Amino acid sequence: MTLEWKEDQPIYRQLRDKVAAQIIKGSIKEGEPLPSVRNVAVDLQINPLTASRAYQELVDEHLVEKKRGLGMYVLKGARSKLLTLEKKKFLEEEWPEIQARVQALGLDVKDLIKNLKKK
Amino acid sequence: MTLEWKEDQPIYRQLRDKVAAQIIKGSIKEGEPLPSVRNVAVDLQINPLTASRAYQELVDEHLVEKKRGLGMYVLKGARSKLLTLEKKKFLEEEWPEIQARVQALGLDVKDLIKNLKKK
Amino acid sequence: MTLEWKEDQPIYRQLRDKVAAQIIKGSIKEGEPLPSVRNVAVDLQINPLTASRAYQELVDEHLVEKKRGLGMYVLKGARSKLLTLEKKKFLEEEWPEIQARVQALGLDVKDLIKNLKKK
Amino acid sequence: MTLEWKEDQPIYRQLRDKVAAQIIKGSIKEGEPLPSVRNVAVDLQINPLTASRAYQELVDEHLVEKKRGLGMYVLKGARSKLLTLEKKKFLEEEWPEIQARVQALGLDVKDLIKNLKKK
DNA sequence: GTGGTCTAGACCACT
DNA sequence: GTGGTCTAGACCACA
Repeated sequence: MTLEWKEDQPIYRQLRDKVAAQIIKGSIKEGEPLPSVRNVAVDLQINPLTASRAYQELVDEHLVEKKRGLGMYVLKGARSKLLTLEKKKFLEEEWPEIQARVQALGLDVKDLIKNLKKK
Repeated sequence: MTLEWKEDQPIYRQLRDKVAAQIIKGSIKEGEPLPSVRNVAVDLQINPLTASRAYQELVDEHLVEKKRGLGMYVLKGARSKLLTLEKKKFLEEEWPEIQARVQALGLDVKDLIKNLKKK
Repeated sequence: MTLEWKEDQPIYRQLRDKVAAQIIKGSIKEGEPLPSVRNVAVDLQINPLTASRAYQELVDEHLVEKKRGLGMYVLKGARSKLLTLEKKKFLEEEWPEIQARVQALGLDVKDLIKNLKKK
Repeated sequence: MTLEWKEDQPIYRQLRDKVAAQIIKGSIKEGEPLPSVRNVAVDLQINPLTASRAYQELVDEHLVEKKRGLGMYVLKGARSKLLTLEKKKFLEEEWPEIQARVQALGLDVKDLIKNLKKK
């Protein structure tokens, strides 16, 4: 479905994030296999090597394991590990920048909340 | 002061953002000239061509005008134009993603905003 | 073939015009890739960066798209877009000036036509 | 009156062309002085050095002479010389390019010329 | 393989 | 003084 990728980030990273989000959300459960590199490449119209690189990232993060001849499987504990990791990253790295940006633009908390409700 | 650049973005874009921030903040006023390409290059320890690219971005965005043989000048209306532009970009593009991310991580948006307020 | 460049215009702009002319002429078709930056640089004896700037112009004009890691591709509709654009530019901007110039010089229509046939 | 200059040509050349056009048109007659560098610079909001350079071009073309302490005077024969020169330049250099451009765009040269006639 | 970025240094045109 | 252009060459990220 997702045929468009953002310009400002490599596709393999966006795919990694997408899979990570699915693990957090629970649509891919621990112990279950990821869709095969080949399938995902066809589905998303990307180069298999690109898909492979995205999966490799997850392996490097010890969230997923490669079973030779079988595919990639989500490791036990991957979900909570991911949650902790991403929360930390968000709060320590991203949120401070967002704060700075909001203030530089003179945005009001009310604006943000209003926008929040709209959605 | 700024001798360090982030890895995830080209220097010329970071410099563009820096100058834009100075215009918003008012430390460079409308009608005034930007520091010369050469000067900024020396100050920030970058190549003049890199600085030039940053400035060119601002020209392309109609925030700055080139006066031949004289230098680059901030256009009238640049500040409000920038503010509007960046606010819109933030609220329409970035904020929704932040919200989604916060929710996916199970964080409470309102707590974050309150946190923002205090600061 | 083209090893010479005019003095009064930057090479990257002349190359942009050359590629645009090829798109109009149809020798590069929509959906097809442009010759790679490196190849064109070698062929035309110019620096890759110069070639790259020419291509970037076409991207900025939404005539060509970048496929990451693959190359630059002519967009659908680029040809007609170019034709419309250039025709308009010629008729609205260039032709009136030519007319004014012809009249100021007291040139006769016959002269122009004669010159036309010669060619 | 003319406060705007084209981007694609140096101001001094545009001014030279403007004065040349006035000589052809007869609004500055042979034997008469050009407006002083200082005046023209103030009128047109340009740097006196730029105006001076434009005038120097005319001197170099032997169309104008510098009378020390008095100013610049249009030489006898300047008008016809200019006319010949510019006609030649137009027919030999500019017109062929215009033709090529018109054909590349699929426009009909004769229609344009007819159009020219009427006007 | 593709393009992107950056550097160092040269030369030029304009004001 | 200003910015613009070009080169040669390096290194990187992406597919």
